[in-house]
Amino acid sequence: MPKGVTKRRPRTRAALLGAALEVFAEQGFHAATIEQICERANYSRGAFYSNFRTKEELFFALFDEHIDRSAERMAAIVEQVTADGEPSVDALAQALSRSRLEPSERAWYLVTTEFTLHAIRTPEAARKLAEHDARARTLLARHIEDLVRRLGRELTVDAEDFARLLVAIREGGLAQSYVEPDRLPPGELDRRFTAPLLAAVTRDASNAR
Amino acid sequence: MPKGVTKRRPRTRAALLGAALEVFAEQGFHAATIEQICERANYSRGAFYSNFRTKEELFFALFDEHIDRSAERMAAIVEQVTADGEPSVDALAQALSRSRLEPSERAWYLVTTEFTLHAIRTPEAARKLAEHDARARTLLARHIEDLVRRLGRELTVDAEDFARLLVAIREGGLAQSYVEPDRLPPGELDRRFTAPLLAAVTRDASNAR
DNA sequence: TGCATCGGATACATACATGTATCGTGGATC
DNA sequence: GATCCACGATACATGTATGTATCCGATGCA
Repeated sequence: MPKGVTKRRPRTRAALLGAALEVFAEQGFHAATIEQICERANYSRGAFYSNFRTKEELFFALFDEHIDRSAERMAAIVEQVTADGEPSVDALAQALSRSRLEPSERAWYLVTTEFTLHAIRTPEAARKLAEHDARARTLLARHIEDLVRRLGRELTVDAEDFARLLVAIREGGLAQSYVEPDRLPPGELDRRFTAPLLAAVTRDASNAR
Repeated sequence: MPKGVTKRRPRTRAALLGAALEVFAEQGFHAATIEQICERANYSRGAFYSNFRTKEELFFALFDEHIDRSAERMAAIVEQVTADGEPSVDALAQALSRSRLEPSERAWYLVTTEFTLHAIRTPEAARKLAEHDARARTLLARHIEDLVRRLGRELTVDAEDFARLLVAIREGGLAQSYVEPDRLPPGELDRRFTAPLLAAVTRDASNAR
């Protein structure tokens, strides 16, 4: 913490960020008003302007927090799956989809999707998002390669491309799930298709090409 | 056209809808202002309020237009592919991904994604969206079943579920493509993975279970 | 405990989008 | 070609979010 910064500052900052996540999830970024966020956090707009200069800045800060969170989570998943002795495709699929069941996950989905839309319209944001996505994807790709190797098989497609596919299924599947939660539980597509999919893009390692 | 309605009305209405698509794509729904839309269409706000009551109403009208468009397109794809004598998985994948290359496609993607976010937050909109998605999905599922049968194979998974997977890949893939267009051309994931995927979830029809 | 500074609250000025009410012009019907 | 009405333009009133300037209380340090 920088010099001359008291310890209540990080607390109110965190409160504002938490409130912002909820309000953005409920209303969307543009519809959400600074006052609503402050109200939810039990602070005045003075507190807001003392911590952030604009709503955008808050939005970016929120996304940064998500990046950290998501990196930690991905690492935890990888560690957990690799630690469980016997490597298995199902274990990966389970872990990936299970990580989507937390209550706040829906809120994060809404916020990050809105950030994605923002990024598509704004080159600068797109770079930032692409960079983050690339890191997460590479982590996933490495793990898949590792898993495949341990299963005595080998990929017939680029690992990064396959990771892109898994990410697409996850995001696209969540969209469908959240639109009709009782027809398609979150993570269902991943659970059902990851294994056959992986089987389809690998072959027995002993086979010659 | 209802009695007492002159013919310039549908023209200005269409102009407003077209302008709205562009402005919504550029700014997003909430950031877009009614005045910007009118400006783009070369009309005054008076024209707007004469045709629509709120920005939401315009938004819904735009989405309805998309529904029609998309139904026509899906029908055209199915017809085209089935007409081309030899049935093939690649032909389907090609047709599906090719349909994503029109210039206005990006704008529609942005608008419909925003509508999806709106639907996730609003039960009424969710019902409407779900109904539309279900129709499109069923159409796709029927065609897949037909294609699979013609190839002398049979599905090992529910056709609707598989259609859900394809839709997820398409939407999720487009998100990635529009964030980094030069790293992943729109439709690339579909093109690359539809065939192996279909192979993975079917088996030779002559095989006993 | 007293002092200096940080952090948050309050109040006000401003900008801006919205909606409505009214007016004028172009199109349809005779 | 004249009349009437639909349609769009213009002007104005209003609500509301934003940002800033100032004030007061809390926190940390000597």
